[in-house]
Amino acid sequence: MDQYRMPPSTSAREAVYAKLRHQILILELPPGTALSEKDASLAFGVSRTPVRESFVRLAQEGLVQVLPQRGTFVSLIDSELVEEARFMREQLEKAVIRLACESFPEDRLEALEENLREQRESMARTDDKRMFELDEAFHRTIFEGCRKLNTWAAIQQMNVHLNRSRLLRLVTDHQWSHLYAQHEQMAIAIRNRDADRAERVMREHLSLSIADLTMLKEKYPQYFQ
Amino acid sequence: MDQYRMPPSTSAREAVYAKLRHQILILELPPGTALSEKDASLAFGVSRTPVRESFVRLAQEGLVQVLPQRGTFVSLIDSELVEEARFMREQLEKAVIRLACESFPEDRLEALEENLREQRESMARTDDKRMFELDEAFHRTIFEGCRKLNTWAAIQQMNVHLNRSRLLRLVTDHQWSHLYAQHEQMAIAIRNRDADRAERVMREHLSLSIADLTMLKEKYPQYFQ
DNA sequence: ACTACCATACTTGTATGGTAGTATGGAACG
DNA sequence: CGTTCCATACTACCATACAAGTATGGTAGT
Repeated sequence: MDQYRMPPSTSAREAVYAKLRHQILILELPPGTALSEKDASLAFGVSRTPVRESFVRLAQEGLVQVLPQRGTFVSLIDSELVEEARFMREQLEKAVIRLACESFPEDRLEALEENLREQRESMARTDDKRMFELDEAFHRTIFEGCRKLNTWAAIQQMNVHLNRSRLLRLVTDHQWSHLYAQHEQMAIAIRNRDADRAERVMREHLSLSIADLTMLKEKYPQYFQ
Repeated sequence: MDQYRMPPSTSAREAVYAKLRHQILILELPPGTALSEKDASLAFGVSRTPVRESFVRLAQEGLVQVLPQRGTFVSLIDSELVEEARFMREQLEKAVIRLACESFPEDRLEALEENLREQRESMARTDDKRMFELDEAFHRTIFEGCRKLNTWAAIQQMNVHLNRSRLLRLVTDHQWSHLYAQHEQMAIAIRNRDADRAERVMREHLSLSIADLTMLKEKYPQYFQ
């Protein structure tokens, strides 16, 4: 809950942690992958200590599972955890977008609209990675405008599993155009202070952007518990 | 996000972490207290390594702040973080208690009522510590009945600051009788499947049990940022 | 008296060696 | 051929030593 205003100094531990976390989240290290203090320390050119401490942090986030004297593995995706993360995110995002419809700074609203422009460009280029980033940024901006950035950070922390399955879903079948249309409607609803509509669109949006897992479980059974 | 089904083995790291966490949460180690890897390692009779790894975990939860080459300190209470934690908790608890009014297993409802009995006893004994535990258990049971235990765990994780201020408030002026009455109404609402009433009571309950911070800031200024 | 400096005693960060528990593959045996 | 046992090569866990940055108190110089 604190990794945002860390000293910019890139301690070895911080560097290793950030790198591993990123690799896990983008499935470059797929669920089930065996890690090892020794291998990672060799790969990063540091000693085992900072690697170990990175593993401790990742384990607390649920990104890896440490089995004493056996090994450390990238966590499999836990369906129950994914479903609850979706639930939490839905409740919090619905509440926040209602707040946004009461009061929202103009410059953040413009940021949303600028984001939408970028989404259109990225869609034209079929740049999935960028679209994923813009999606995240769009939601983040809503929280920012409501002064609820810590809430967004908490969501990020509990959404590590959720994000992996979202990514799986999106690389499987793209449906950016629909998601974009919903983003657009949200921005309009905020501008028009139409809380009910905003909440409804958000609910639909999240249930759409979040895969139903049964399909993914069939396609990538080895990634799930 | 994973400390629920850890191996029961109490590794040195786990023991140190659990002890420090508890001491911080009950304000036995008040905000601002200077910790030290060396001192802690002596106190626990282990080497610096497991202590250090505990600090890493606590730092990630925001319970301590590690300043390289300067020291490690129990985090001060951040008002903004407390307010957002309250917001998150309110949204999630309202949503969950609505779920509970749709469907709730009979044995969990009985657990709630048994909990209420214990609350009456503890109140008679003015056993604040026990009341605090029962309060937590009551809410936890609601999540359990809705099969949302991971959500409860996430709340626990982000509520570390919130809990400290709640504890401050409760040791300052006890108001258990009012809180108890609300718990009782919640159980009744769940039994009667009265979602609107349940949500309303929950909202009032949380805004009551969660201190307004201005008073606490005046009384314990050294604990706040 | 005041200031600048520096030795010293802290702090956390990193590296490394030893320990104990676990998985694995091959050999010996039924 | 199948099963049991054991040596071996892993693993994470912990202790310890060293490195590097920081706060502090005393001292010398002005």
